[in-house]
Amino acid sequence: MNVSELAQHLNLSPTTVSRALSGQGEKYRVSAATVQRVRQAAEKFHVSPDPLGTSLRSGKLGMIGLLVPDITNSFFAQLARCIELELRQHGMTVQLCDSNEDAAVEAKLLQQMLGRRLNGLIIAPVGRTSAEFTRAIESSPMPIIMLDRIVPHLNVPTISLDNVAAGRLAAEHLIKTGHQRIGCLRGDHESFTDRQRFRGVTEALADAGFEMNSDWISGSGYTQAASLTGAGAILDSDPRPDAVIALSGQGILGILEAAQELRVRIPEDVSIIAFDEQPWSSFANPPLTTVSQPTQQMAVEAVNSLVEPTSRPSLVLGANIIERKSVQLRKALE
Amino acid sequence: MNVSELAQHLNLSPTTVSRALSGQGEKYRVSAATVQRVRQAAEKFHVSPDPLGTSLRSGKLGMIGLLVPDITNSFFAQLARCIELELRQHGMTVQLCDSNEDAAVEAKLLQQMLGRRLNGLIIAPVGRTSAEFTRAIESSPMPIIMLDRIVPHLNVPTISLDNVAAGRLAAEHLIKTGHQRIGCLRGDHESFTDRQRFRGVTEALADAGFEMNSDWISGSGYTQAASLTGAGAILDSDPRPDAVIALSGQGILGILEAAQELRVRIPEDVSIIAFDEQPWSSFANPPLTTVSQPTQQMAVEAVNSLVEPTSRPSLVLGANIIERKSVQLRKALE
DNA sequence: ATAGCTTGCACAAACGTTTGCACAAGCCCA
DNA sequence: TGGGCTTGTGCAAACGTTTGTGCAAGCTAT
Repeated sequence: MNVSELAQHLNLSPTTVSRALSGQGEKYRVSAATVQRVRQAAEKFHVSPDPLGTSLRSGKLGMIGLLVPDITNSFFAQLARCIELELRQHGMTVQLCDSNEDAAVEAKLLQQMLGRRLNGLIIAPVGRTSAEFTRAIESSPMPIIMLDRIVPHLNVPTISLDNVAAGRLAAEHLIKTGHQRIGCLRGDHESFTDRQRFRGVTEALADAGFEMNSDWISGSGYTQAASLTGAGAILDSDPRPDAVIALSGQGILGILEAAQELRVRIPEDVSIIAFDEQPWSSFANPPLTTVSQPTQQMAVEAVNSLVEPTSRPSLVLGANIIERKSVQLRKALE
Repeated sequence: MNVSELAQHLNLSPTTVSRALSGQGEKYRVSAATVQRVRQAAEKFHVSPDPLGTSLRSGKLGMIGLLVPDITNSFFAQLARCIELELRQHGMTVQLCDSNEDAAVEAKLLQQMLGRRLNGLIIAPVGRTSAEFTRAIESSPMPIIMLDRIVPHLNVPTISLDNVAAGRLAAEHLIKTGHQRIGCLRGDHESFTDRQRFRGVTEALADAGFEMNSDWISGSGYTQAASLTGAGAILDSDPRPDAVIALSGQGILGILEAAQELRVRIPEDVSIIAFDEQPWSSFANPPLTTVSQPTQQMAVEAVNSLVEPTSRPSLVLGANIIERKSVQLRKALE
């Protein structure tokens, strides 16, 4: 039953019913008795305003779009869950889009979402920025916030790690534990996040007086295939690194698979430190020491920045190392 | 720019523009020249019909709702990705809801989604069926399809494993590999799926002449906490089972954690076979032999049954065992 | 030349809500 | 008794699209 139909049933106008239901009764001087009557009838017949009508009238869908590169990646799944939960508190719903780590698909999806009357957009981009993508984002009047693999210098608030610090953190942990030949499985080199993390690693290495061997640097994207071949190249190099940093959550799967194929032992042959904490990190073989991001905080901040009308500055967060068994002590600390 | 505004710009009526854009030009005898002109202008100004208007007019949102118990569970994440991709081919989008394995939340979310003008609903229920939930589902005119933890005897098409066969499959694999004391970490006992899988296990055990020790049966839900305490109870029992079947994808995490705490070795002390293949199954310690579901098939069938106007019968699919290292041979096969 | 047919397009209503404004009834006070 | 004020409600428009129907202009044929 409609608001209009309910109104008819009560011998009232849709106007009055709408006002009674929306709590605007006082403002428009609907009598308390009428409000009561409407509310009760609405309850009885399970009537509430049709969201479509409301949306059309208000021009907003009451929904925010969530665009992720891979919902199968546990990091984004956790993000998605937190975001959905948080938005629900604000009476909003979530449209999910998965670009499958494909920048072209991402651009197309973005266009589509911008065309719908969403209240806002939370984007965790694939990181590879096409002109089409940035233009679409910059020229859009829709509130947007970017997460994780942000693209910089865009006029859009962002929430991300201090990625160079996080890269440093990982590298310094390996240096402190006595590693000398430190490799790095990168994600997409065009991604700002990947570059920043990598920069953190190289800076830490330079500070320690290490040289980087380009054989130990590989990886050309966030897909499973790219991770596997990249990891294979690193682990098959000669000399082999004594430690590898996986700069992405996907990367660790590639390293583990390549290590299995090439029969290199972790951590005896090479230590591993992986970005992104996963539910199974402690049950991997060996349990993984990881660089963990404050997922939940990212989610609630993202939602708040879209929901609250206040100014929304960009946010930079810190990462933590969770130590487990995939890093072996190669010589005494200090 | 609107369809209406574009029409004004072209000195046409919104009617004609709409028909030209929607491809109904022939049917309504819009001249080919006009169609051309409209199409070009629409392209030029990036005009396409506002989905809100279309939705209001058609009464459909062009969107299907996806309700899962836990998007963080890799099984549901894979499902979600396939579903979203598949729906996109049909020009539809996805609203994501995560009930966090909470039946009450699920019922509330279901109500909300039924109130919106969605084109359909894909539900992977928590499995614990409240009267509220079933009533809402049965009385809804909205196309609905249920996946995975289906609730039976509901007038709704379902897609699921042949769960008793899958339970049998797991148990028989353990029996064949010489296990005698087979335990079972269950999910929610009220869930039909859990009961069916468990029935398959007990039947296989009975056929083999084994008795079930109730100390070896535990688990009271799909949450992380329930899995952990359930697994702890099983692994701490005396005598300890020589094999445990995890009836859910979440369960395996509980078993691995409990085994770690209690220092029971897998598979030397107890073999493990886990439902649901995960991206990391082969990298766990030890690599997990799993009962794998045809996720992608479930997704495309679900979408098809909502999109195609044909009759939508329920579907029962088969499971496979993927053998790895978490099951130890206790004596000769046969 | 007129009846009838085809062609090309526009009118208006409908989907369901919200909101500025106006209107009617009742009351108070002069 | 009538002017002003308060109180409670309804009117109509607007959001943007789609579609059945109607209408005018041009053409054909008798």
